[in-house]
Amino acid sequence: MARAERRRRTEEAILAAARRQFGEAGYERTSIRAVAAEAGIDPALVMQLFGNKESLYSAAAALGVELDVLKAATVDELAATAAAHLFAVFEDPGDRAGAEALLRSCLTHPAAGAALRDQVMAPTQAAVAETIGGDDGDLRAAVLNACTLGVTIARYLLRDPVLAAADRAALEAILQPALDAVIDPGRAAP
Amino acid sequence: MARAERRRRTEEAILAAARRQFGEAGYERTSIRAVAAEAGIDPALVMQLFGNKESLYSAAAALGVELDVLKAATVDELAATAAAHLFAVFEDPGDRAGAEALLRSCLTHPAAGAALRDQVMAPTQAAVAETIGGDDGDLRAAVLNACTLGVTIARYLLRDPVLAAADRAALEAILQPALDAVIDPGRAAP
DNA sequence: ATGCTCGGTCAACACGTGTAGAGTGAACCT
DNA sequence: AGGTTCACTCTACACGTGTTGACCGAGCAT
Repeated sequence: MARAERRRRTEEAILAAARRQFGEAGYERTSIRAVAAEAGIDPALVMQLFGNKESLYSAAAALGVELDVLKAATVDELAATAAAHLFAVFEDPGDRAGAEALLRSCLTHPAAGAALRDQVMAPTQAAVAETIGGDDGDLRAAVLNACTLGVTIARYLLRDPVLAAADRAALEAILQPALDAVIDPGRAAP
Repeated sequence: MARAERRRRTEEAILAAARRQFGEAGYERTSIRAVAAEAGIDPALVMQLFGNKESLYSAAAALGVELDVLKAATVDELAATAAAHLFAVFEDPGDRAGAEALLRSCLTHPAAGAALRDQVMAPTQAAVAETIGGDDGDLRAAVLNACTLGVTIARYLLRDPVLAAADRAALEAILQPALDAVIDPGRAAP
């Protein structure tokens, strides 16, 4: 087999195993040995390819926010867009693994917390705050973010029985009016 | 000094140090040696008094929910009561340390996650679902719980700059209508 | 064909961890 | 006052971890 292709495959195998384990058990409880075992290679190879555990984690954990879509939304669409985006990430198996890897450790691993705060929540809030407007737009954006974060965590990470079993439409039907209340799009109207 | 009193004090010193460190760094990154050092005693004494690390954590991590207050609330009071309770816990320095110790590790430590789910969220949801009523009362209660959890985590654990800096009244003013939208107290009215 | 590159393995180190057991000296009981 | 209890310390073990450097053999260029 070609060398380049072979390398790409094992690199991806390592990343997939890493995402799965980081996402399921968190940073601390995931060992390089276990990741290597799942990927079917030697632990030392992980080091050679990714440098150290921290870098492996950085490469594995990722939560992509589609800022463009969010920025394009009007005040009235905001709640629906935010809710839809949340589910979109967690229904795509590819995106989901990385997102879980990030969220799982966001409270216990400093780098994960910082990444979530600075690269996910802050930009989102900035975008949302702008379309919300008003002098408490920042705060409303932050609360909106916190609520979607809470639902995500409870449903996908904590696996609250009720929330995990609920279907997407029912959940959206309840969540969306709540997010709209946070945004309060009518507060500037006459 | 009296022996009993002395013991009580060191036990409390250990617990205080444990709560602080578990709450700040999480279960895995907190070592018995570090807790003992902060309490000014020998690591082995922690083992003698608490058995093992897991038991120490159980003794230190606690999030008390006042179910009676919650159950006594009417549908219209529910949102305000839930929000008020959230802040009450995190403003009492005594309660807060234990609550942080639980929440910090709820995503990465299985026992913490189970405790939060079974001993905090489930009873709360049951109580809230009953006063909400309707056939989707469970789901609404779960969403309400998830939102308050999200705000709590973002403000006190993740320390989102905007949320952490916001004052309680402003936050409540935004959060409460949102929770009310989740509850939707008017949906049965004519 | 030959010499180099590089994906991959093996064995080992250094370290921090949770935990166990023997020991000590002051507070307690009688 | 003397024997016992008990809070407390010291030392050490066993283990899993991240990480390293030497080594091997198939793919590549010439």
